[in-house]
Formats: sequence, C-alpha cells, structure tokens
Amino acid sequence: MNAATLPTISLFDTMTGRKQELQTLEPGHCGMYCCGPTVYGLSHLGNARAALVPDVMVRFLRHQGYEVKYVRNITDIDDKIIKLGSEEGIPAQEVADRYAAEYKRDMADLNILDPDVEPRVSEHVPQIVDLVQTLIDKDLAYEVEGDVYYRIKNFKGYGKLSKRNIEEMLESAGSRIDVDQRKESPLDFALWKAAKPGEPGWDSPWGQGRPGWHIECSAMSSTHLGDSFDIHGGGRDLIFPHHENEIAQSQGAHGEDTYARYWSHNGFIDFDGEKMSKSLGNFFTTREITALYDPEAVRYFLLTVHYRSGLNFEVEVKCPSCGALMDKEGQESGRCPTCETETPTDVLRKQVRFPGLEEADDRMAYIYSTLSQARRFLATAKKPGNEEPVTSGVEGMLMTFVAHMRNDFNTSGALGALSKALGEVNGLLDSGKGVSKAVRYLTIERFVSDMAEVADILGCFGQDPDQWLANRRDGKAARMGLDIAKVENLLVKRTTARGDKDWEAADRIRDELTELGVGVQDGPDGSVWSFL
RNA sequence: GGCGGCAUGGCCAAGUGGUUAAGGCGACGGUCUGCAAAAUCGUUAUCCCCGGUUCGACUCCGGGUGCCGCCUCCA
Repeated sequence: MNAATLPTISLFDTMTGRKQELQTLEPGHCGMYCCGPTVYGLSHLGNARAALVPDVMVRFLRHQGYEVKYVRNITDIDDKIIKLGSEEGIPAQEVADRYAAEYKRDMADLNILDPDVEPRVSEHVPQIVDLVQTLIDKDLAYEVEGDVYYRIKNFKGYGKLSKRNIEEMLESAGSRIDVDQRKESPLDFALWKAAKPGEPGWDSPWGQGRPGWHIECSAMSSTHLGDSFDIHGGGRDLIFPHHENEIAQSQGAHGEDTYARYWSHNGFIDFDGEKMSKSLGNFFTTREITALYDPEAVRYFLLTVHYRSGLNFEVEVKCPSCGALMDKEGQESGRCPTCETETPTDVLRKQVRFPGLEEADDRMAYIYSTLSQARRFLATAKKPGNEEPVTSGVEGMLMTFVAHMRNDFNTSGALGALSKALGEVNGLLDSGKGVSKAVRYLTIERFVSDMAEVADILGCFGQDPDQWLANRRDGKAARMGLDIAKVENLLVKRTTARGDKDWEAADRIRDELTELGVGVQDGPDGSVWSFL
C-alpha cells in the first residue's frame, strides 16, 4: 500500500502518556507483539480480553490496508508450571502443552484469530542465552552461582515506561518481600535461574538452568519482529515490572533507540467492582462464562467498553431456596442472608447471572434478527434498475464506525454508529411506506454489505444469522430445560384458535407459554416464539 | 508513602476547545396489533467541587474530594 493513501490512525501510547499518530517503521507494514499467557491453568476472562484487544487491532489495521505481522507468545517455562508438574507427577512440558491447547480452544471459541507467529519460550532458549550473554558482555548483567541478574544501575532509562525513579524504588525495596542478598541491588532481576535438583534445565554458560520471567519476550520479539518493531501490547499490570524490564534488556542489548515504538495496555476486568482474583466469587474462567452465554455475545460485551477502561461484570446470585439476591458475603460464604440456608459455593457458581452479558446477548439477537430479515427481503424482492441514495443512517454507518476505530480503536463509539442504521433498516423491513422501492431495496442491500465489513473488523455479526439465532434458541432451551416440541404444539393450537377468532383461547395459550418463559410474536405470516 | 488512571442522565457507556453532550438498557407516551409481543417513532443530562487559561472548556492547566490500579505472581 502506498504510504500516501494510508489513513491516519491514532493509538494511546503508554510511554508518552498520550494518543499518537501511528507511524510504522515501514509504511504499510506493522509489527506487533503481545504478551500471551503463561500456561499453568485454564484461561480466565482477563486473558480473553488481553487477547481480544490486539485481535481487534490487528483486524482493523488489516482492514485499513496494513500488512500486519502479529506475534503472541506462549510462556511455557515458568515456576508455576514446574510446580504443577511435580504435583501431578508429570513433566512440566506436558502441563504446558495441555494448557496451551486449552487456551487455543478458548480463544477460538471467542473468534480470536491465531497470531501469525506463536513462539514458545522452550523453543527459544538459545536466543535467550545469547541475549543474556550480550548483556553480561555489556556489563549490564552479572552471574552469581549459576543465576544471572540484570544490573539495573547501568541502564539509565530504567523506570521510564512506568514513570518511577530508582531512588524511590530502592527506599521501599525489601519492605514487602525479602531481598536475595546475593544481588548487587534489590531492584536487579533474574535473567537466568540455576536449576535446582529435579527441575527442568537447559544448558548455558552458567550451567543448567532456565530463563527468568522477562527475558523471553525480549528474545522472542527480536527473533520474529527484529530489534525494533511497532506496537507492543499487554495487560496494564505488565507495565511494571515486566515491560519495564523488557525495555532494559532489549535496549540494553540493542541500543536506546530500539524496541517498541508504541506501548499499548488494556484495562482490567472486574466483578462487582473488584479486580478479579482467585478468591471465590469473582474469578471466572473463559469457559465458565461461555458455558452460560453465547461466546459471540461475550465477545460483543467485551467490545462495548473502550479497551483501556476497566470493565465491570455485575454478578447476580439468587439463593436457590428462597430466591432472594445474595450479597457479596453471602456469595462467598454460601449462606443466604435472607433465609440463612447454606448452599455449596460450587452450586452457586453454576447459576450465576451476569446482567451485562444478558443485555449483550439480547442486543446480538436484535442485530442478527435484523440481518436475517434483511437477507430474506433481498432474496425475494426485485433489485431496482435505477440508483437512488440510501437513507442517512445507513449511508453514514460504516464511515462513522471506521472513524471511531481510527481514534484509538474506540469500539464502544464504533458500535454506537450501528444504531441509527439498524433502526432505519428495521423500519424499512416493516413497511415500505413513504419511500421508493429503489430506496428500500438499496438501503437494505447496502446495510447488509457494510455490516459484513463491520463483522470482519469486530469478529462479531459474521455468522449466518439464522444459524446463530437457532443455536441461541437451542442453547437457551437446553439450559432452561424447555421442551421445544411442547412449545411448538401450543403454538399450533393457538394459531388455530386465532384462525377461529377465539381470542380467549388464544390468550389462554399465550399465558401458558409465558409460564414456560416463552413469548409469542404474531405476524402476517404466522406466529413465532422467543424467550422472554 | 511513590507512581498511574478514572469521575458524563435511574443504570451501562462514547465524547479529538465551538457538536442538538453518541449509543445501549430501563421508564413514559405514540404507531402497528383482536389485545399483546416484536419492530418503530418521540420524551428522558448540562458533564464531582473550587480556581485558572481562553472570545469560548465536559474537553487544557492547578488545587480539592471520591473511587480504582500498579509498586510481590498477575491480563
């Protein structure tokens, strides 16, 4: 793509603390590295968001004409993995492989595309050893008894990403954790850790050992994107120490003007206003959520808030015995504050409700149903021979959508741009009153084709609408234990009653359906049902 | 304690000094309907407080207040 035709895209850069115009190293190309998971357990929703945010960025950059090389690593050498392996009596690598596969499955469920390269630490040990040696040669690292530490006082930019200064950090160092006395400075961090007996190890000039936590990203990004590349992303919490240390390592080895040109960090997911943590009640794995709600609705919900903001999941748990809403203490203890019944917490977990996700799911259904009707209309109506302008909301939809996306990937604003078009199209679908046949057809046609572009960018609304709607219905029916045959049967009876204008009987049947949690919609072509 | 972020209608949430301050949910009213539902249309905010810069600030600066995060493994 010609540089002159590239659109202006701004993104927030953590290093400078403001939005910057994206100027890639090579016009039209974009190299992007994101910190992927450490695979010691099932992914949680925070992992999902951290993968989703760059996924949408990459999709959008590609839509805008960039050739993107997207690298997301898998950290498969780590203390927690080793610990788990020894607990289970299997090699650490087996643990890592297992959870890497599960991660892949969870991400695929959420329609998150595979990165172009998904490097693993275990496959880059030689590059890591080289990098550590370079740092030692440059006096930026030192060896102690088989461990290698980064010598922070010799890297003058330390703290520039997280805006901390070394003196202040030294003052508080050691107040929260014990400092290894062999380190020259409490702030020095491990590049290489000597293997203890029984631990997995790789050969190195300093003996058997394994990489420290931060070095892998420096080594793997260089390997796959070069010493300098465009965007480096990850969760907010990685700013310090992880990314700060990456900078020290990579710029220490390759020069001050190298490494990531832009730093992008996504916000956290909270449950009931609290950061997700492993304490019961607000820690949810990706698949716990996707078992309860359609994965695409989950994806949509995550995109309704700007990626740098925190995203709160409201959590509702009803007491199984009295039906009252349980407060946070109740959720944690399992004891209902209203009727004092004790319920095992694992039972409570399975009937958690997330009102935000329900709303998102309803919205998805609205959009897919609009798409479905639009397609049906286009399949039966005749394409007009003349050209006429489409209605204003549909006309402006894609342009407004893209403008929001160019402004720091503002998915929330972008999503808002769909509403007017959706309203207009549903209006036209309902009736052609007041507009010409050409306007009606062309507007609906344009909407369907522009929505396909939106779907490519967001990774939402791209499925076959009828298929999606059917899946949703079946899934909900199964979760509610609804007998669909019974519903259909009642619907037939009611249609007969309505044909006889027996309104009393029709309304009685409708009440019966309401009891089942089912609503009916009567239309000119008969009646259909949906969930209330 | 240090550093960073946030504060917009009943709730959620965009907002790039001058815009009628998006959009969603909810509520209320209309159209449609046998009645409903769905769909659709309309109504529903002056942006935490105090100063400052400016012709003009929700938007920039300073000071409060209140939340939250990072500083230890964490997305």
